[in-house]
Amino acid sequence: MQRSSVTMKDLAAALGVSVMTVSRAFKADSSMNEATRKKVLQAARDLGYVFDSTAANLRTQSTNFVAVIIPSINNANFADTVGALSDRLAEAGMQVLLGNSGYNIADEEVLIEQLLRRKPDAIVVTGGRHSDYGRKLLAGAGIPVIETWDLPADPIQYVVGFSNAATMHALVDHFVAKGKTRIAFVGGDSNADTRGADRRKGFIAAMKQHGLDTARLINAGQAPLGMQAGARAMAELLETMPDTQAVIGVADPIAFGALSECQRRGLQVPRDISIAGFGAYEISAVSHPTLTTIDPQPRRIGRETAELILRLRSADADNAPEPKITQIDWSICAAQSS
Amino acid sequence: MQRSSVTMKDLAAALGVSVMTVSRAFKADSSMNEATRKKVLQAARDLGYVFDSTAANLRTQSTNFVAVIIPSINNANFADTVGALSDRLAEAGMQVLLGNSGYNIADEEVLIEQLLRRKPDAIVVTGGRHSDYGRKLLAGAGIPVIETWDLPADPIQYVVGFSNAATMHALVDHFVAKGKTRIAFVGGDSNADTRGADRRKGFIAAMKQHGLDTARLINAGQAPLGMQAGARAMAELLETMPDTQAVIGVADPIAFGALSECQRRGLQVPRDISIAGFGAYEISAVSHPTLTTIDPQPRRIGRETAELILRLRSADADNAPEPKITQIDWSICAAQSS
DNA sequence: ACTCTAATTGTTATCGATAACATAGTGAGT
DNA sequence: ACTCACTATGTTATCGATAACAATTAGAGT
Repeated sequence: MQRSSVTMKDLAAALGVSVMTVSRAFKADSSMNEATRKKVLQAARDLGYVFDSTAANLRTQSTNFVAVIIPSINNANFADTVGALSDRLAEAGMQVLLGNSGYNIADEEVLIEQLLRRKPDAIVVTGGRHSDYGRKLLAGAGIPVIETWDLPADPIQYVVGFSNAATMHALVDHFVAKGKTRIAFVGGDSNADTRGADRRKGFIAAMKQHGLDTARLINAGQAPLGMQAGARAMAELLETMPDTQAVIGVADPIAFGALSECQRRGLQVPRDISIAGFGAYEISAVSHPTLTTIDPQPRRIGRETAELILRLRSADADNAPEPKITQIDWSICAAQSS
Repeated sequence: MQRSSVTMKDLAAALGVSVMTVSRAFKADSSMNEATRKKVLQAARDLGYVFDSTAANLRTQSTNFVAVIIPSINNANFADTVGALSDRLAEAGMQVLLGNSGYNIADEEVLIEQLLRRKPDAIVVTGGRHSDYGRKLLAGAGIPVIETWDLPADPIQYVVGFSNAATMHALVDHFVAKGKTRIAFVGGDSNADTRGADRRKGFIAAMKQHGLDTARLINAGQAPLGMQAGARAMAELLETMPDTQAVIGVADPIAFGALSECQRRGLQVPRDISIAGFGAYEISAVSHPTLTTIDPQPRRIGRETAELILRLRSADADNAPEPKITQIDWSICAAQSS
């Protein structure tokens, strides 16, 4: 029950071949006698040999790891992105090394440092805002760096994302087209969730563009915001500005919390008040009534990121200009009658 | 922009000390002159040195990785467990290497094999059912193996979990106490999600114990099951057995989907029909009406697993009997008036 | 039989950090 | 001044696989 001490050396000795032959047997693309390979693989199974990638990692200077930092694992949007990224990378034999920053730039910096020690072949971060030192670490890591879920003004290297602000323009336009003018936005503290902050900025800009009052901003607290926070925020909104006609939640859980609070108070949605969110969480389509939302295609972000990494990996060092920015399309999913 | 080629050797040369001195500077607990350590760390920062754990991993035969396999990352319960596990391990400088089995035992086997190649210091799996070869790999890995979210009849080594079947007893008892007798269960294909299958078994056993009809079983399809599947299953149930008085969903998303379908059909919950789920997802407390559910303390599972791993790590090889089974308490959260 | 090419297997050095042991330096106590 | 204990640093060998190159073997062509 000791840590498996069977090495290639042991296999080689057992079979009377050199260690190199054993090594080759495990590399699918190396040319060798198929009969010998079979013998090696059989012996490996018999002796309970487990390939030791720590040794291979050191020698080959590549780990087949991709480091991924997300603000929270408990967020269906990020989980979708990581899932899609991970699935695609797994097909190429690569694995994801995940870190949660907890919506915190200082924690992200620590994570970046820790993850880089593991010598990943690429690093994927969420958003375009980082600590100065974090940014420096990323830029100097010597591996592909991909910022996602955002369109940073000053990208480090590669970007796979979209404009969070633009999505809010679309929602405001949607509500204005329906004749709503008193529209509120429920979001979190802006310094934590920068994508949320961008959405709030987009909301304000869109409202101004329509000549509408931008005073209906509710701060629901610190990210991560859940349904409960949405419900509380809605309660506050209904107390202070009961004539509000529409509410945009920074994400669907907040929007659903708001919806549930309306229901508890006997308000009819969308007759009395309209509600929209962000993220196309499953609940937006299942709740009764359904929620208007933005579908940012989280799985698409993950898959495109994976494809980019795989292309960069197979590219020669020099001929890898690539489009640096991959924009992901998003779409508005209107509730049946919001 | 090449992969950072600064090594301890470079630092040592730059400072005129030996590599060993540099190495010691990075190990907090090694005794050395604090002034020298400061100089080394400063030089590291200046030269952009990044510690290379691939080398340390090989030499020390330990990676500070914990491999964790969950059925789906897009499941708030598992995400909570992984989050808590990861947070606690991070405090001890360890990291989680995550794999998704997709509720599939064959895929799990492949994952076990891949993850063990990385030489994790421990491996955590979800549930107690594995392929024969997967089980053999786990048993022979020579590292702590922890099965979670279940109480396997034949544990490999350690277990941190609870009886899924027992939770369903509690729900059935709850409904029976309220005078319900025509109770349905909505679950998925039993061979994929074994915890879901255990809950179904628990449901059937409890119903039989109360002398009730166990025919109201709806198969909502292949795991992972979402809210949509719950809504569809509810529709089917209402068509085929409209006199059903209570419905138990194998997890909260199914239960909420069922609730939403009732609302679409104008049924009053819980007046016309009661609904319960499992998992204490946030939605069970926020939906209107709220859902009766079971709180299996997913974060607790993660934390206890982490603590166990840390205890095993610091224990000597021999004196580590430990309680092999850690049972996690769960509780029933009754809706206001279900 | 003889050369030549291609397929197969072997040898050696190495990736970068660290355990284990060795050595130099420092100061207290007598 | 001398020993002892202790701190700080250096030396050497090593973890296990693999790149690069070397050597051997087998079969084809003449």
